[in-house]
Amino acid sequence: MNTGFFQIYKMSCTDQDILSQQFQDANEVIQQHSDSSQHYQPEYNNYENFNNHQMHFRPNPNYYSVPEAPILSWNEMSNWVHTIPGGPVPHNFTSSPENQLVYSAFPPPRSGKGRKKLRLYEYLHESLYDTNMSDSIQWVDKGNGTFQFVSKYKEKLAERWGKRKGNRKTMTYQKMARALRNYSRTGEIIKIRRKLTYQFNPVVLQRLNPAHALGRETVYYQYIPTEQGYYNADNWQNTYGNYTCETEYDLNYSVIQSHVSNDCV
DNA sequence: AACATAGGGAGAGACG
DNA sequence: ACGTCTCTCCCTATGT
Repeated sequence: MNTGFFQIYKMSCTDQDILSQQFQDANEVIQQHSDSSQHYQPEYNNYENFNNHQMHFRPNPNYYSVPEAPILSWNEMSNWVHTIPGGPVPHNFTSSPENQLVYSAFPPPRSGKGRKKLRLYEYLHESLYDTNMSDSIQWVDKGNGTFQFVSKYKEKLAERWGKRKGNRKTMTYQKMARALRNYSRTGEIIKIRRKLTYQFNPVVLQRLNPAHALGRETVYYQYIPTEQGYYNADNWQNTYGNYTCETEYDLNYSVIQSHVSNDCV
């Protein structure tokens, strides 16, 4: 059972000031790396850098080749940072035992008419919140959109996808993975160089995320693992060894995480 | 050997 | 009817 939920953060002015400077520092590092070659410094090579912390910081998505998106400074971003205001609270928010707002995982369903065809990445995102599918697909790091298929039951997920689409033939993981590789070209999902592991584009993730249901508010959240739901980064390392950053996308998260983690946790 | 990954290429089906 | 998009299906090759 993977029954995690999000915890909404409220950040103090001091926190924001600290992060503002760190965000700018991180941005400078990112830009330096973006301008230079594909070779990255060794200190940014450990994927675990951003798996080992509770706080997941969402930087601007601009680095992921979205030219239309403006580059936001932290101060600009901070205008978007709120707890849920005193106004209307979405139906799927409730209070945690600590009297904090938590999100109950499922976004409200879309209305029927004019609904577009279900995309594979939407289905996968949906499955990641479906406790019935947690034996087939799991978050590795919900904060950065990294997820992993479970080797033993990945075919089950593929079959369900095929049935959902109404395919004549049985969908297999191999065929589904082919579709996922096509996403690497369009950018919705990229392949992580780890077994059965992929990562959502942060822009896509933000659109699919429950936080998006709140409109223009950016909500910083923490994944709170329950039962055996969360895939521990230590297990990950033991199973597959050190992960090396392959993309600018990974690099940026590592850089930013290394700047903000100590002060925020 | 088995499994995972990568990608070419043709075609199906939905949609505008 | 046509073009585009998003897979779907099958295939071969390579890596782990």
